[in-house]
Amino acid sequence: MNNLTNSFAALADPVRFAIVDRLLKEGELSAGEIGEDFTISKPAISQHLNILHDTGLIQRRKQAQKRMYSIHPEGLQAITNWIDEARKFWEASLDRLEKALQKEKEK
Amino acid sequence: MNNLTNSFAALADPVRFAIVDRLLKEGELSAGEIGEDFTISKPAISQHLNILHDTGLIQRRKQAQKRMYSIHPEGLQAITNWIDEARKFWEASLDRLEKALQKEKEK
DNA sequence: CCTTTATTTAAGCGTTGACTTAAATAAAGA
DNA sequence: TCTTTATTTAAGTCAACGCTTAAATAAAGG
Repeated sequence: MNNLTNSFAALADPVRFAIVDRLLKEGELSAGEIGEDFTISKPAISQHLNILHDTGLIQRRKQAQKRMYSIHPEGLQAITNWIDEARKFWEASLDRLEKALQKEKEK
Repeated sequence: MNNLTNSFAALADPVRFAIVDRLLKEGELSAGEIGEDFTISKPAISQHLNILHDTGLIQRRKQAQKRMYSIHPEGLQAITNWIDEARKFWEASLDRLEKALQKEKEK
């Protein structure tokens, strides 16, 4: 599995996606604050945070007893890069299709 | 699970990711041609193609006995939109960080 | 220090997911 | 229509995943 499919796998779980999405909007949050959004147990949240951290999508630091989590921008970069590449290809395809239809019209 | 996590789940498998990536670059291909890239069985490929189709990432049409597959651009749009949103947020965060560092320097 | 607060690690369980082989479907061609 | 070509559906297996509860770790506060 390459980095990219790892990132996709990390974001494929609705809990993990929601965590990333919230960190993106609210910045740094503690594990406890993150857990408040969900009905699942704290260990479950902790496991999800570990997966996101291992994948490189989030970073963490200690603050007293708390663990503060935030987005690790470089981790999202891989996805962004692929999406940008993908967009180029399909926009080019759509252009080709459009031109083909235009030629058809002109006949 | 929302559409987005579904799309991520579809791309979380290395075989499926490779299929999408190749269709993006080469356009329309038959199930047989797609299968040539992998050592797994044809039914396995067929199952992956079904998942990608159900998720809306690829489209298919019949041509004689063959099934031709290609990218379904709208399916990738959901991911693109989220990434664009994400990018806004973290670029804003990076800007804030940069300005904070700048202020520190000025002291 | 003993307790509280915050979070993680460990162990175990049920479900889902990717794969296989065998059989089925469908269109084309001799 | 019988055979070949292309692909899918069905059924079953095994590993990985997400969850739980119980126990462990770690820092702060009385």
